[in-house]
Amino acid sequence: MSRIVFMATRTDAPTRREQILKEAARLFAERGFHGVGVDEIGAAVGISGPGLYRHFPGKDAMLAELLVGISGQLLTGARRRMQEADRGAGADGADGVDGEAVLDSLIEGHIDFALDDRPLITLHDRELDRLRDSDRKLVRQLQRQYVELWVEVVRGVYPALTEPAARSAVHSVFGLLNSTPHLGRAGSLPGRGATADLLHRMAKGAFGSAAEA
Amino acid sequence: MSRIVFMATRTDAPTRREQILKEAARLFAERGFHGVGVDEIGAAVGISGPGLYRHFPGKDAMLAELLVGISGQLLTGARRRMQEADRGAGADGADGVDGEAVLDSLIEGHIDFALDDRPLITLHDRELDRLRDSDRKLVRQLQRQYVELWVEVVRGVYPALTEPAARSAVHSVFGLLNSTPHLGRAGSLPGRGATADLLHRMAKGAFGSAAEA
DNA sequence: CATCGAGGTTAGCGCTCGTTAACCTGGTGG
DNA sequence: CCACCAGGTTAACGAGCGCTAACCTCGATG
Repeated sequence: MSRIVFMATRTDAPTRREQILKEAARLFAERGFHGVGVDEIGAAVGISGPGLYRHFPGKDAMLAELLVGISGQLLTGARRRMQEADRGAGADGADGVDGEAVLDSLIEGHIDFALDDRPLITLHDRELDRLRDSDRKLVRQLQRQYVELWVEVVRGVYPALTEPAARSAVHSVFGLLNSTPHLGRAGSLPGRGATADLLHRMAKGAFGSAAEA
Repeated sequence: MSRIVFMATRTDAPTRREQILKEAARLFAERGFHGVGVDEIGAAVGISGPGLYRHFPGKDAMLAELLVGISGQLLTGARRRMQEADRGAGADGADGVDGEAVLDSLIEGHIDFALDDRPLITLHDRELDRLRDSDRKLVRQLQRQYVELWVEVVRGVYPALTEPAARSAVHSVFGLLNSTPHLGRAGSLPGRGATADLLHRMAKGAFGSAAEA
């Protein structure tokens, strides 16, 4: 379910640290960073308030670890997907990677993240300003690299797009994909697969229309 | 610029109440509802802290008025656009309104709002949970009506969409259009007109691809 | 078996923040 | 000229919150 700390699928029980991060993410997303007290976070994992300080130096550090983790995972996953596409393309005799396949893979990865970790998606663009300067700079840098990676791939697939237009288009598609928290909480969705499919088609359609004169 | 309280273009100077709402919106969007103190809001309009209580019963009331106002304006504007399209269609002999023209008008209206009142867009889906129950219910009701109005129009233009799919698509397009706060703060944008055009094309493309099998 | 550290507990400090109280002031209508 | 009120001011209170201090406990370890 949650990839808060580790990328690989885990089989062992989550550590207390991970429990805390998961619950903190949920609470921060629901009521905002300033709207949640440390006592509530502690209660959510069965310990009380100051017990959290055995695991984190402060409330800020939890938010920082969450946001840095999210940004890092998105970037790492995107880079891995590009490399996989490169390896796949190296096998045949084509003159480069299959740009459209890479873009599809990026979209799929972002959708997986948006559907599986909705609280983190919410935090990602809501609480960035609550970070210490150094942490915020780091997160912004990771985000920027993620965006630039997308821009590069998108411009490969849609050469008609200027670079500023491609960047705007990428941000807008992120807005589209990150709308998952606003989609019906559970019951109203037509199933995860169908939703992922719909989002994927819409993202592609949006890029395509962005590139048309 | 700002349509915080009145719909029509104003020529007279804004009242103190309006100044306060405008600055509060900006500050809330920048640092979150809990992250802004009443002293800061007061300072932003040249008075100090408790002076605000001559205009509002409390900090909560400012947020409530902002969010109710936003939702109401969006809904009112959308209804007006539908009526205008109906009147236009009544003139000729067609068998109904021009659905695509209505959808274009809805998209245009939402983009105008997203580009002109970015702080309000940010607040709109970020601080709703900080409202009193009654206010939150009202805002949710207005939002729901706005969404349903879009869903109706979208299904008219793209009959292939099921109702749940159309609703998801509408929410996703809102995410796309509401991405304006993430677009470069000012300089990097290729001009307001070009940005509005890009967003419009992307929204249409997203809907179109949502409707394809 | 003694020790020790990881991981808790509760009490409480200090600060911030929303709100109220009490007071001031300048323009305006009778 | 005076009463009044809209719209400010500063002082201060009370609640809530992040964090620290001091203490407890229990399982692992030499």
